[in-house]
Amino acid sequence: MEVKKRKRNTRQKAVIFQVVKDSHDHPTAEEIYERAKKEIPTLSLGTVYRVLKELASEGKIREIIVNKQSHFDRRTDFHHHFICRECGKIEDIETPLCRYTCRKVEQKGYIVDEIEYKFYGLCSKCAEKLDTNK
Amino acid sequence: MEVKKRKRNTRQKAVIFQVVKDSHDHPTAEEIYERAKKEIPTLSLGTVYRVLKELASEGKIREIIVNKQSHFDRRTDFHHHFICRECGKIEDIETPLCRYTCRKVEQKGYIVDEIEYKFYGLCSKCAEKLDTNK
DNA sequence: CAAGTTAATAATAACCATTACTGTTAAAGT
DNA sequence: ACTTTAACAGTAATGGTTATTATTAACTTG
Ligand SMILES: [Mn+2]
Ligand SMILES: [Mn+2]
Ligand SMILES: [Zn+2]
Ligand SMILES: [Zn+2]
Repeated sequence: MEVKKRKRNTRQKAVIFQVVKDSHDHPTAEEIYERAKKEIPTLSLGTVYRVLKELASEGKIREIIVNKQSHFDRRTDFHHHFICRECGKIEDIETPLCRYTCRKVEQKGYIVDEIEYKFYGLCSKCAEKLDTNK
Repeated sequence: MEVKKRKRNTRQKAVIFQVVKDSHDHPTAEEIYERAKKEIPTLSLGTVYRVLKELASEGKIREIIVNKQSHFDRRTDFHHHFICRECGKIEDIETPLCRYTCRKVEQKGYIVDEIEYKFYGLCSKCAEKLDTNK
């Protein structure tokens, strides 16, 4: 009863993937849409959402949610994020995995398949700006 | 020029606060609404949202966002969460603050005002269930 | 390579958690 | 009690995302 669907390689998917890979700023679907439209002016936002979800589930990119909005990350390796409350910038943070915590969770019989650390605050630029205005 | 607004103590706010304080399960606004309606049948969902936001900004409860949806936490002390992908349960995790990471961020001139760790996976119950079905 | 098949697309509507608006109610000060 | 106005109930609007559908184009087959 298994119907195998062969996947097609579309220009849309290739361009959207390339846009994310070329982005160093964790863009939203809308931002990716705007950038990809330069290449394919007829591109549809719905396609962008669908392809991004697909790429993420294939493990080729990562989805990161900030303030209830999806952003996309060209990096798929283990790292975390600092989010500036002032300018909204999302920056990568390299952090060693907290083995102590993982062991504790695993002792309860839980299976952890993803760990996410987020740090909120002010980036140096915004911290400085707010300091001088005071 | 300062116009001071005196706050009023309403039954709505008292009941909503009590519902959260009595909840051990990180309920959503909708769930809090359902529970509070037992006490105040005419309660409005909009009021629940507004009061929850107010209570959170007063530091009396905490908001925790999972899958782009707000949940509310009776606890306001430093702790983190495990989210089961199967049953959706949100469980508290006690974890020591990762000083190493914080120092690293602070060295960049950043100011961190909130740290959030989330662990996703399967709780023991769901892990067991999925194992026997296989 | 032309014709046929159907996965993926563009365009658009629907969804749903949350927020904004508006006329009414009631908490607190006098 | 009377007044003031913060907070309320009810409802409409918002916005990011997902679903639907007719059309297009990537791949298969002859
Ligand atoms: Mn990143
Ligand atoms: Mn908690
Ligand atoms: Zn900043
Ligand atoms: Zn579970």
